[in-house]
Amino acid sequence: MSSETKLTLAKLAKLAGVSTSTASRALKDNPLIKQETRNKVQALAKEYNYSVNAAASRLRTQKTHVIAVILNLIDHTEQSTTDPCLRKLVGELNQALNAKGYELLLSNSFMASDDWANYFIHSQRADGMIVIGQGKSTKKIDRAAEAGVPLVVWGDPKSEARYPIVGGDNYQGGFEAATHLLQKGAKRVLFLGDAEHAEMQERYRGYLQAHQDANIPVSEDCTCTIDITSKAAYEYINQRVKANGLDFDGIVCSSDMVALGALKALKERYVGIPSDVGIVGYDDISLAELMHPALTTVRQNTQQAASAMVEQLLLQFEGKETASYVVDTQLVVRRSSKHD
Amino acid sequence: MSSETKLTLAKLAKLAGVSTSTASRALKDNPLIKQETRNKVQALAKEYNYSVNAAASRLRTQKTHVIAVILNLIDHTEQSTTDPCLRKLVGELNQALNAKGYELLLSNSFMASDDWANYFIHSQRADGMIVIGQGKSTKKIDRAAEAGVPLVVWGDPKSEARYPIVGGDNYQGGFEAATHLLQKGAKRVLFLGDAEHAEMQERYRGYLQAHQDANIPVSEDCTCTIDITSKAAYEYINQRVKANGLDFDGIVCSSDMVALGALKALKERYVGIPSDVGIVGYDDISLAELMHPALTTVRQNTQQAASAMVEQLLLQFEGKETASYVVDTQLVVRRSSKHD
DNA sequence: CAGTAAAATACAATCGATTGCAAAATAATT
DNA sequence: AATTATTTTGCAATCGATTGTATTTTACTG
Repeated sequence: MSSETKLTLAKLAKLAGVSTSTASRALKDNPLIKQETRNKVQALAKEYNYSVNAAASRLRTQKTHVIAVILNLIDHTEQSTTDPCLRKLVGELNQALNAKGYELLLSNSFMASDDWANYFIHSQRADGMIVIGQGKSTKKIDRAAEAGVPLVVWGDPKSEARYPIVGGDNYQGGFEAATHLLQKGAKRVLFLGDAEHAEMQERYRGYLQAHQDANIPVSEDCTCTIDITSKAAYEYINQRVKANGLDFDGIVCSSDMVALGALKALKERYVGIPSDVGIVGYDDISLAELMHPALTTVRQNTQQAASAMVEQLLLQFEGKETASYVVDTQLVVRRSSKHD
Repeated sequence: MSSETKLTLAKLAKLAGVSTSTASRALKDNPLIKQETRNKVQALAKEYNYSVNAAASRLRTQKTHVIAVILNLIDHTEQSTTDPCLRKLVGELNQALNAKGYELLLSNSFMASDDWANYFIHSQRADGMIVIGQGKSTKKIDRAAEAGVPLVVWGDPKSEARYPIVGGDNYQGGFEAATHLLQKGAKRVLFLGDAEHAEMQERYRGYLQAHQDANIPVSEDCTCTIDITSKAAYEYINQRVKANGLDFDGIVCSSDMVALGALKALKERYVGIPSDVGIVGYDDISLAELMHPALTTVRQNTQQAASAMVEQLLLQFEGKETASYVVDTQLVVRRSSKHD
């Protein structure tokens, strides 16, 4: 399994009785090399367990075949450390990248310098970046893009930007969620989230539009700005019900985690769901359907999203045109919003 | 922000009026270099946004400062794609590694060749590996270890192996979980999981011991082998109750996800929890406390685990002795197991 | 069989940073 | 001022693979 020294291309070439250039080409099935020679070299490579030194190859070719995926965390709320939706996306990206022969370097916005172009690209650590989440500010992203970093963002695809953004139609999602509740007869539907995020803002706009279309006024106190965490949601709903009583009959949540927090608070106060309050979440995390009652939510096709993101990124490598991409979005109706 | 050509060490050196060797040393604060010179070079580096070419550096130093983290997925059950606990661990590892100046290359056991030593280490993609999960077989891990790969595994720390294993005391966890239910008066406690995994097997042993200590016999039909997914758990419990009626009054689950599936099945059949059946999960995922009733579970300190794993790995780099490490484990009692 | 076209292989430069050792510059000593 | 000791800096080889160009080998043609 091992000679004393590491097996390099040079040694492999010697074993095969050819030059390194021939060996190199043979390994990648370059038609310049006679088929017979190719076979011999490849067989030896397999036998001796040779594998190309990535560092050397990257240095020479100036390509790493690595993509940095960066979780654009929101400061000190623990949103993304926990958020199952984002983590799931990372998993899907891993698969999609691997399928295209790329590897995934995982980072979060806490580490790494603020200068992504420098840290990841100029340093030749990665060929491009996928940023998960627009965060409250796209400054860092914009800066990287300006510096010419090949870049794709998971966020609201309607946002104006010089880089492609992949995401669900948040406006539509928010619209459907709210419409659904209104159709079930809700009159005072809360929007629970943080409109500072581009994605959330779109959902909020959809929520407003739904009311307008249904000719139901939106009371100002129905817009509730909280951190995108279940804890914040729990506390908010808890406080609110304690203070005001049950002054609402529906909630559109900006994520399933938020919905779960709200749900818990309501259940503890023996509020009937969906009889007293209907709830709609966002993301369709795997736990949504395990809740009791199962959670109505807006599902985004994350697998499709991952492929799209990778595709848009590779297009940039080829210097081709790219475009933002809207992922399929679908309201999944479950018990939490559905009277019998 | 950019000159026409990429900034290399050579150019930076020229700017500073020194040789590349001096520049290189100056950048890393080598005391061989006069303080004044160091300052000058570093200032220029900052000004011109220089960053070391990782590929070149790795080639020369034979160190990548990258750790491959590999989710050792279980064939075609979707355990790990979804399992929030594993994903959380990845996040913690990311932080722990970054803190030590390492980066995280994410992989899953589907991709990459089966020859980890070759693919990750010999190819100089990473300096070492962290394997999350022992899976049903440790063959691949063992092979890599034999080939001399610096390696740490998340699994059952009691397992005998030539590499350090970090994990909770699964025996103890299973023991406490079962004991807790028995103390609450349960007589027929199911064990829901898959004893083929080393971790799970230990939990199962703890479960058995608890019964022995409590002098309560374990009926054979209380050992339920299922995939470690909420879906499998849901279906199993559903079937069982339909077929046999409620022939148990407690469940020790091998993960929270499993517990949630079971919980859902029971609630749908209007089984009172904890009054009719007490449930204990494992992992304390963030949703455990959001459930209704909140889920009693065994918490493992994943942050501590991540640090320990990184530490054990770095020890190997220094050629020092390593050892398996037992992470703090704690039974978190919530409503799902607690009568009033 | 000479001579040219085509196929196969080899040479050598290159990617950019690091580092042992030699050389130069400065300081210390008599 | 000459010589040695010390501090700074520079030279040049090296890590391992890739690739444009040159060279050799084989095949083909008249």
